[in-house]
Amino acid sequence: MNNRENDGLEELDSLPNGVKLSWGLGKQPKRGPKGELSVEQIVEAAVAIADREGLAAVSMSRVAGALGFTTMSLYRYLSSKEDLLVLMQDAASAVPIPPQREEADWRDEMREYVRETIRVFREHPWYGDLPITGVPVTPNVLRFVEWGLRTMREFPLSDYEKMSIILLLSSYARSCGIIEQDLGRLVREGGDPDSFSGLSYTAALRRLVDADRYPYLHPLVMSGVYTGEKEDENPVGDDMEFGLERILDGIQHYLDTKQGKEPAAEEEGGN
Amino acid sequence: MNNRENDGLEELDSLPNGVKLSWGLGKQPKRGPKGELSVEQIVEAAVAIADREGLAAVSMSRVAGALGFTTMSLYRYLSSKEDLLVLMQDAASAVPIPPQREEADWRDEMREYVRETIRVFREHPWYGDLPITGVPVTPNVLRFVEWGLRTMREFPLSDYEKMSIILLLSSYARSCGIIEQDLGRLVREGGDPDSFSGLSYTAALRRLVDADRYPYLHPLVMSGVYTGEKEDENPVGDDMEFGLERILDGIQHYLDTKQGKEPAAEEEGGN
DNA sequence: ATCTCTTGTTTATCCTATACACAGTATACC
DNA sequence: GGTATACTGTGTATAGGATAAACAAGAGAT
Repeated sequence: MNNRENDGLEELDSLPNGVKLSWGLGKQPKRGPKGELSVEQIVEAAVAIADREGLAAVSMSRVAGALGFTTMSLYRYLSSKEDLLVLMQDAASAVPIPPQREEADWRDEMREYVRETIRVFREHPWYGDLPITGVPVTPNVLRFVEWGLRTMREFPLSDYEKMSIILLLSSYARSCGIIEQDLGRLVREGGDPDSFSGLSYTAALRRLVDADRYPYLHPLVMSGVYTGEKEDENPVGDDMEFGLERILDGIQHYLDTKQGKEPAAEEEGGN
Repeated sequence: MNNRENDGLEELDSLPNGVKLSWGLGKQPKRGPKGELSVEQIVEAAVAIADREGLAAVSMSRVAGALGFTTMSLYRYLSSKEDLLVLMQDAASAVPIPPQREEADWRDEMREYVRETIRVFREHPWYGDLPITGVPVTPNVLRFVEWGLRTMREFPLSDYEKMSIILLLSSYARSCGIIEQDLGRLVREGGDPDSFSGLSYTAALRRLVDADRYPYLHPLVMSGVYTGEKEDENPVGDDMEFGLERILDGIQHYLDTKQGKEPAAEEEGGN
């Protein structure tokens, strides 16, 4: 399938169909009836369903039904469900990146970067259920990478180092997003506020986690810290913020090291 | 496996079936023919299939077939596929925790902790595909938490702070594991070493990531750093190690702060 | 010996994704 | 204009998934 419309960009054929679509590289047909549907509509409907009922509820027939069409009509726009998932991810990642402020502190920018990433998970709880397909290659996700690089524009680091830091930050954000959404689901699914799952686990764990085999964990289970029983007493506040500050400190320390003394034998994973 | 008839532990009923099974809390029947199968066998077979063909290949009929039984026979041992997944996770997490060495450096221990976690992902590439169900509650996964707490046994931190650090470390390990397994799959699926996906993406991205909309990303795509084209030139070495060292530095810094000056208003996320 | 519970199996129901052929429609070319 | 062509949405069909229900055989309990 060579796309003459694509200005002779044969390189693009190596991309999965969904990725091509995300860049708006569909071929627009000349003959035949105009499509009553559109990729955007389909993705929008799919996202709406996932937002409400989770990723598992997104089936081709469900999406088609929501739009008032038959299942197979979707395949005129997408070549597989995998395409749809790719497009859903990119759509969910379409958050406005704040404009560049020259005087901004990089720590502030990175905090916002992570927070914004986590917000995607909060608004689209299914986001973490998407299978990761590798390095980001769709436009909106790449805009996030772009943003991350921007926060480090003044860093005296190599591109490789910057990419590693982006990996670090987004990994952390992803995990936090998944866990937050997960705990939220636990609470929601509890149904009965009386004997809801999260806390009643505590009682069960107290029976199972014995002091012999779990000497260090045992006290935490007993005190209820492990299951977050008395979360309001938690002085750490938000777990996410805590870990993020540690990471930022680590980056800061790396910058200091790089600038002050030239790389001593301080690093062992390096090179 | 201590199987007393639920010594009046009604608390355990709040646990999902799979979790109960992971603690060896099945009830053993007296009447009827003795089972030719066992939960352990089933889980073992399922893990073997997932190791070879991925989590998607694990279907009840596939597992049953591998054991020479019919699909429905499994339901005499597990009440749902979800149970099977819980047990698979716990089985994959059954790695030997190194014995406690009193003189060990906590940084070394944490490095090993993360490395070992990532090793689980490497040996069981499907591990990251498992839906996270919340706070760990199965014995082998809890042993990991136990280990993490052990590495911090000398830390002058609260239990909450320690839990946050464990979250930080395992989040990071999880993300690295997922990404590593992901890139590996890309390479494997490439088939043709010539025009395999990872690198041919580069060509496509060079056309799509323009300098206007992606000013900071553009040079990385062009130089091939983004897609890891010349990975051997990467001075950072292993991305994983890099980020981990940053995190450890961050923890170190937190400890220093806590010990030197008493908690100033250094933390802003706190409650 | 019979009752009762447990086993593995058979059968059936209800979902998936998606391949394929069809009928209708709008444009390109003659 | 006509007509071929490419494109639309649809209906039908296949192959696979999880799991509920009914059932025959086996084995301890009475």
